[in-house]
Amino acid sequence: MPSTTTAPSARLAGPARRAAILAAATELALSDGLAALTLRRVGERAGVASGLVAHYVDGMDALVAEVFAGISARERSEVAGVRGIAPLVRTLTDGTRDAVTRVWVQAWAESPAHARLAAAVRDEQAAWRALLEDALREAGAADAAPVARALLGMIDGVNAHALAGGRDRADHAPLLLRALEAMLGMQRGALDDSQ
Amino acid sequence: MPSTTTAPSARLAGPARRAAILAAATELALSDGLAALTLRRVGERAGVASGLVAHYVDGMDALVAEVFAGISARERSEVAGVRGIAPLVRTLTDGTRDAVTRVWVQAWAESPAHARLAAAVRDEQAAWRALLEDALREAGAADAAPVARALLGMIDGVNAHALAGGRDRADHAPLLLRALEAMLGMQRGALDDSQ
DNA sequence: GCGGCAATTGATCAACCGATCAACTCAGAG
DNA sequence: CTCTGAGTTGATCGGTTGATCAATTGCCGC
Repeated sequence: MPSTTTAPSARLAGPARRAAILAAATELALSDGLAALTLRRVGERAGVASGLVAHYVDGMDALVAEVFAGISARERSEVAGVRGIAPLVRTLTDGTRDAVTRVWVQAWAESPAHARLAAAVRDEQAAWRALLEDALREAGAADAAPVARALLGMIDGVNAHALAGGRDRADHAPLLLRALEAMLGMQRGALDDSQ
Repeated sequence: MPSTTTAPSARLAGPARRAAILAAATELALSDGLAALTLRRVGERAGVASGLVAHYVDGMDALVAEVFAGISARERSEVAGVRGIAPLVRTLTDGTRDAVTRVWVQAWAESPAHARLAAAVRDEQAAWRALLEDALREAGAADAAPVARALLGMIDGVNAHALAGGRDRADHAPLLLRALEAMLGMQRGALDDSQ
């Protein structure tokens, strides 16, 4: 079996190789962080010379932005099947997506220095806000836009804190749902579908 | 007048020089980010050779952790004078502390790779949680601990999103206060002291 | 005034970074 | 079967980083 590096891959057609490199970079970002995306380490992970990575990418900044956007978009599509705002909040705070949260936090941190990454962050943030906004409207919320914005920040913040907090990962979903009811002007328990 | 670098400082006693270097590093972190803390750039800012910075510090990781802890502790003491949970929430989300938020986000991002920084982040998070917990208890909240934890995450998350969002910085304080009332089981408007 | 010692310098090292490019290799068209 | 062009390599360059340390400087006690 190969170690961490993929088996010495055969020659691939251009687009296929590019896809393989992107996949390797995505794995690497999820396991070792966005900062681990260097020409040499991505090449090693993909079983390819560093020069080939550079050949298929318009600079490392562009690769980082593309990898981030891909990770966020994939998570968005994974979550698109969840019906109802309450299950959505529960899913997004159940602690099974720490690797993705880490990537988000690193993207925020590097945004001031990397314009392309910053643009990708803005786009993905807007897409997530739209996703939450739709779910809120379906739940009968008026004026869903500002609440969606606040809710998204809350979810990400609570996840980021849990990431750094270590052992004591608390279950924030019930508190978040009560908070959400209040922000929407709903009765307490209106979003509680747990029983 | 000196440019960005401090005037060619005279010879200082050990502890004084160390303090000066720490101050320069703190300025640098707030203006250019934690990642800007290199031996050479800190030295330049302090008007001192890079070797001297290394001489007064137990490795750059330790300096980064110390600078972060200092920035967070200073902000905590600045805010300690604010009485009441509602003014506290408003103060922490008024957008005047973006530089500090940036440092927090960068600390989260680098924590997985830097043990000392990670420990400092945990400590500061605990201190902030305790601060909020006290304020909540004063406002008559029972079971303040989990709510303090969630509220802290919400504040940081909302601030981080505002940081990345660019132009459209929203005023989240009213929504946060309504959410907080609900999490505490209080009546709507119970925390509204705006008039 | 003068020695001694702490403060300070800045060159140096190895490691890593992104980017470049001449040279090599192989699959598939003719 | 050959030959062309796309895929691929890996050495190389200039730059930045943290760390080290011999050499220098200047203050302070005597």
